[in-house]
Amino acid sequence: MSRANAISPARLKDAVPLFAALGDATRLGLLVSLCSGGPLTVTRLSGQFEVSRQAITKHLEVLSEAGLVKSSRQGRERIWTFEPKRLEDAHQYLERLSKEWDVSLGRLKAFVET
Amino acid sequence: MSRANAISPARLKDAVPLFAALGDATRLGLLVSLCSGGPLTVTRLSGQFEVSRQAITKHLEVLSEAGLVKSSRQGRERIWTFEPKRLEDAHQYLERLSKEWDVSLGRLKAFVET
DNA sequence: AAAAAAAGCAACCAAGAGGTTGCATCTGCC
DNA sequence: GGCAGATGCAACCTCTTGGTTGCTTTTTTT
Repeated sequence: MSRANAISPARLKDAVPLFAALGDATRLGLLVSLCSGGPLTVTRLSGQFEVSRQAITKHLEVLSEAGLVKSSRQGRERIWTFEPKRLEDAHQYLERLSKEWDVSLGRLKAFVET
Repeated sequence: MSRANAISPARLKDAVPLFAALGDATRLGLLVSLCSGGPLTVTRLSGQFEVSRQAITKHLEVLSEAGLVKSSRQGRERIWTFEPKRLEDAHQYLERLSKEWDVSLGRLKAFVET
């Protein structure tokens, strides 16, 4: 009954910064802004929150390293855009977990019925 | 074109601790253990990780407050079990975000084509 | 050319997170 | 009763995180 874990350590390692990036109120807010309000600059974004522009910059960097946003320079301003791909990744990790759980339930059921 | 945000602040507030709980390597590992290996005790779980039993206890408490696990006393030991419901919640938050993004893309497309 | 807008950089700070050790408490069993 | 296993509780420590302020650099605009 022992078998390889369906969720490899490598996958876990990739999932951690992704979920961690989502686990902050300001950053979630930023994501919502970017994905419903379209691409925006840092100064524009920081107008919507209670914290300083520099704080927002740091949050955007965290989101960026997690792959959830990307930025591009345009003249004197930097435009930040939402990156939907990584959201799909996060979704898959959750999917994998709940699938694992279902399998586990199935095993238990089979065991009980034997 | 302005309209109420599809992702309410209340929902965001609930999502934060959920994602934050998932954003740690040890906690993700615990979840994997619990959902593929079935209900386990703290001491049993801490055997699978490099950190102390107390550290694991703290992590389980975080997971518990996020609603991702629950525990019950059985004699002198406490059994921790995976709670799949909250995973579904997390899934829905992600879904909402990507839906919001799609809507936003739709608006942009409509605007360009006008 | 000078002023203003946008962003970048760096130092610093307080609070929280993750971890540890040590000891107390509860429960099952001989 | 008394021992051993499992957990609970509390103090403590260190590093990270989220935030700040102040100053510089780059690019527009007038």
